[in-house]
Amino acid sequence: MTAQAREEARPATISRVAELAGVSRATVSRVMNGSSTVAPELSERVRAAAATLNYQPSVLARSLAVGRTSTIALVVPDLANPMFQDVLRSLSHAAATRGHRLLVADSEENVAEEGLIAVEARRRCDGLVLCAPRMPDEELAALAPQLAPFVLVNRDTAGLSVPSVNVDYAAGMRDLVSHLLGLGHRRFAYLAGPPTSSSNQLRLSTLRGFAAAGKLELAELDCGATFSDGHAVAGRLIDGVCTAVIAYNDLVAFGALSGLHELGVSVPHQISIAGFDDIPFARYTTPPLTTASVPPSEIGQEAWQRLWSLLGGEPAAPDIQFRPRLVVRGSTGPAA
Amino acid sequence: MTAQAREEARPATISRVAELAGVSRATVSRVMNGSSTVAPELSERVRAAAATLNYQPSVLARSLAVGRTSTIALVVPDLANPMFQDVLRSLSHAAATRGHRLLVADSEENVAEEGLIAVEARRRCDGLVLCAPRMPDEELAALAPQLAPFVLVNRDTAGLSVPSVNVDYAAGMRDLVSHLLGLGHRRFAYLAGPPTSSSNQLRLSTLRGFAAAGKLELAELDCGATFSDGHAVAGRLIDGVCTAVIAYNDLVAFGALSGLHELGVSVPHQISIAGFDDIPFARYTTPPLTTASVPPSEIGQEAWQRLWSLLGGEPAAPDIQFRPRLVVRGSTGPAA
DNA sequence: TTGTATGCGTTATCAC
DNA sequence: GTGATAACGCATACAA
Repeated sequence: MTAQAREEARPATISRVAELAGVSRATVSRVMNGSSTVAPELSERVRAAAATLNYQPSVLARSLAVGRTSTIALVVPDLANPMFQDVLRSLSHAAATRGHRLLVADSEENVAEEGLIAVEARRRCDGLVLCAPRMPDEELAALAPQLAPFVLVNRDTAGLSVPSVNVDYAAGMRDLVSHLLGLGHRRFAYLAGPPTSSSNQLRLSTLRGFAAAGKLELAELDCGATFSDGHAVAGRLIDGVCTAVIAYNDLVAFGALSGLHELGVSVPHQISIAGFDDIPFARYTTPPLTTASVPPSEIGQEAWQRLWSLLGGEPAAPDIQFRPRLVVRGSTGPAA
Repeated sequence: MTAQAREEARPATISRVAELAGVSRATVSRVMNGSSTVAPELSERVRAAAATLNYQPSVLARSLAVGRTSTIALVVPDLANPMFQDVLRSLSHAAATRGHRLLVADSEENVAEEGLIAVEARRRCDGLVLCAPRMPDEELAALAPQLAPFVLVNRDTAGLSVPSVNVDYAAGMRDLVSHLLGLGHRRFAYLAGPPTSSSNQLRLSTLRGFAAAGKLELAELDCGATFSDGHAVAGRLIDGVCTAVIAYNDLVAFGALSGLHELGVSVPHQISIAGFDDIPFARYTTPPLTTASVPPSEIGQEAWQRLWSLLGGEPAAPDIQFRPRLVVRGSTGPAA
């Protein structure tokens, strides 16, 4: 490669455009940003020069000068979860409407590194949407200054004055329980998610409330958050310990459903089973899954809306809590 | 807010650390990067100063100076497609192993803007993984210089010398057809994906080859790439035009399956149906879906591996083509 | 309206 | 080993 070729290979800079157009860099900058009033003649010269050099302003240098990257970060505990995928998609779309791009970081359920990942991701962007349901309150509070501006999704704010968009898991759980009680169920099993998950704690405490009130008997089974977790626990459901199963989420419910099917247990005739989230394919399982529907794409939109306010130096809209919608499908039926 | 408070609110810079530690910025930089040999005493002073000021180097400024962002972009046509979600996840994980972050851009099936989006996303990063199956060859060729270094996923390279990781759709389709022929099917319907999709063209031409050879009769039904596309077309399958249906992808197959179920058509007894991709829930539909399995997470890994080579100035590994694996499940059976 | 000069926060080159 | 100083590429007060 000749020296000249190498020179041409390197992206053109604003200086070279200015030189070619016979103007100052400032003028080029003004033209490129469409700002100020530049003489039509000069403007045209600049455009021509930019075109021949195939000039593209450096986003990096621009960001450094302006102090803004037009990029936000999303940190989630598990990209494999359809819930987060939908949040990702809707957040990406919403941010795009304001010319912002999305940087995605997956902590891979690694609670220990979650904080570092979040901080690191945040430092590359202007703001952050954080889904870290298992991060301890103290850690979150300690990290908050480094994460700001940011918005919390799917966890309580730990007393911080941080905008959040949440789901009213307690209400969703109450609806599911009421539905199952109405079908005559009294002996319940809960397939518990990650113990440190705040949403799991909310669901669990709601169930315990019912149990304490004598409305139902509750068996708590440690499980997890994935399909295989649910699948693995199916064997423990067939000893007649319960007639109704509520899973931590749809994924777990799916797994249990599949496992029970393999064990020859008929759902909902022998056991009713309900999930949580209403992920896209919940309606296409066999039988279709009764669940509490949370709207992930609205979550992304609301999160963006709040982060956008923060980026503009304005106060964010009030915290929002989505009330899950009970969706009754074929996986729940009258108690045996 | 007082002037002092505002000053403290602004992130500390390398200059302030240098000032506090009584050294030059260069020394601070050396300490922070663990490079060179710095006198232990100075090193300690710098660390202390950095700690008290809560100093975090600016990624932005660093990127500008080094000429590298340690970020790559992924452009996909549809984030809602589970296939791309898996590619996203695996690419993100693979890149993370080398300290790289992932910027994601969704063209939302908007072929017209896909080029602009790709270029814009690329300019924020060091490299790009491009899934743009519908982008015309000429446009891709024209954009290539601006996109480099980049890797193509899921489309032919249009004669460009660009690393690519692909799926051998023709082979997968041949396996599906052989399977169905073996079950006695002769009258086939193909639920066609987007006409401009290169993978759709590959699947279609393979099917036409069988038809031309007199091995089967082929009805081509314009459809699409989504669940609802498949659902909408179900009504056109019940006039006895075929005994076997091959869908553009699993999503479409799902939709058709669901639509046929609503129409009271029994699968696979009246009609056999097969998908393509083997997305996670393909095995949990009713009946479970026969499909050609492509490994999305390996796609992400292979794409990263090639991009990583390119970023290092080395030639990328040879193009790779994954051979889909035929997965026979309950949605296909003997011809009626 | 246009140009000059300076700042954005680093890293890297070169003297010392 | 350490410190000035010049890049990196752009935006923007300020002056003209």
